[in-house]
Amino acid sequence: MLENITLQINEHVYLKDPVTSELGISIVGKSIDLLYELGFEDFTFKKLAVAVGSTEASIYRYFENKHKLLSYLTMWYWAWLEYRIAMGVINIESPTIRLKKCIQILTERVEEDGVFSQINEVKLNHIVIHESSKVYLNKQVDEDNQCGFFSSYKNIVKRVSDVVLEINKDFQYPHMLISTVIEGANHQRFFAKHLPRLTDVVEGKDTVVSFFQELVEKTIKH
Amino acid sequence: MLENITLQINEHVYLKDPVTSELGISIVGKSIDLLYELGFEDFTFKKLAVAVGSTEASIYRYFENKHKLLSYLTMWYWAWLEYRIAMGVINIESPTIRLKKCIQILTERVEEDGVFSQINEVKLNHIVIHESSKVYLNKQVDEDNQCGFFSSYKNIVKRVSDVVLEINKDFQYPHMLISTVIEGANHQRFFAKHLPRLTDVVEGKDTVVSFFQELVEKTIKH
DNA sequence: CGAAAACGATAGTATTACTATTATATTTGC
DNA sequence: GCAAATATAATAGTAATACTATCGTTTTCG
Repeated sequence: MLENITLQINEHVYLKDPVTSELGISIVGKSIDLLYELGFEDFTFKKLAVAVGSTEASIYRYFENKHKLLSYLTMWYWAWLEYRIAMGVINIESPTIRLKKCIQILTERVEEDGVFSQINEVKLNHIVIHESSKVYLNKQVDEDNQCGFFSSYKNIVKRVSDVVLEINKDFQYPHMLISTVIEGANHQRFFAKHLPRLTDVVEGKDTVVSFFQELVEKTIKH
Repeated sequence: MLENITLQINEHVYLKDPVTSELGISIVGKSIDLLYELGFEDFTFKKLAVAVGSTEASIYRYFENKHKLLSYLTMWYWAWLEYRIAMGVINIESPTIRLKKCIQILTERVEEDGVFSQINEVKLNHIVIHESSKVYLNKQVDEDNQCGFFSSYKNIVKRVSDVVLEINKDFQYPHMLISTVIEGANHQRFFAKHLPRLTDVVEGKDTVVSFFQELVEKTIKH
């Protein structure tokens, strides 16, 4: 369903919009497979070129470098999250339930979505967990920010912060709280897999969602 | 004062212990200056060699690569934090006040310390904020973990978690809470400088400490 | 004082991250 | 339907990076 909807991504992140050609779509699709498999450090445009059956030079016509490509994927993920949050809270009147739903969407494990056929959301979620911090933890962050690379992220934080304020208009740190939840959920998923002593994993239960829902609920109480 | 105390760092992270020679100390000291200035991506052993007035080959006799060097610095920082927490809570009887103090130490801006003369703690804190995620967000993390690279980090989380449990023995997610605070504080400091819309900055007040103290206090309440 | 370790100097290699050029194929606009 | 523009493939090449290797000299330490 909804096969022909696509997410609009900031045009400064690519040189040529990848969704406008077969090759571009293939570059994005294969880059997800390769980043998932190799991690950002071992991922190169040479390997990507081989994977899509093209050449390095052709990849460079779409993306300036691998950092921009990672930014593109992360921006797509945020835009997708923004869309899912907007859909997920439609018709929910109670701000408390709406907030709970937002936190759930922000922190839950991603399942195959299938709405956007060209993108594997499960692998992309894995990439976001493992690599997305690298999108902003660098020297170009201010320039990228000026180009609007983080607008979807900011929109999400703003949107959910507003629900927090609906519940408690005096709460002083709504943006800190929500950005902490978003980053925190990704980190906890990483820790659960690689550094379990830094977390609290329980068999058969998604503690990440419960933890952050409880944390938010209690923190914003009067 | 206490000029001759040094922090013991896991010996698998270096090839030759840098504190055992002038050159080694100089490598560590200058690497902090350079990482602070250039960021991890633009930092190279060639540049470091020039800065210490030595050669690339000599640097490689101390550290296998720049990732291990960053790990060394981060491990030093965690060991230092562990030490400061241990000192900071001595003689505090009340677990509530002890916890508050722990959160303060974990989240406050770092001031010049001067106890460890060879290391600039302010610059190191900046490096930890900007680069330390890269220490574990990579493919070697499991191997590094097996070597014990994260033991100080785990100790801190365990130590503060125990205080949480002293206050509320039924709280289910003490480790998640504390690791979220540690990572979260670093991220919020980064956001405050580069992506302020993701945070809540107030003139003349350190909102990061207040926010996390309030968050922890409320979250662990019955 | 002799052996071992540390260091500096130099050289060299494979890979990466690009840039440039040209020939061919495809699309588009008139 | 054809010229012009555009997209791609193929190839080549460069500068920087991340190392590894060798060797002679100095320093240290037992």
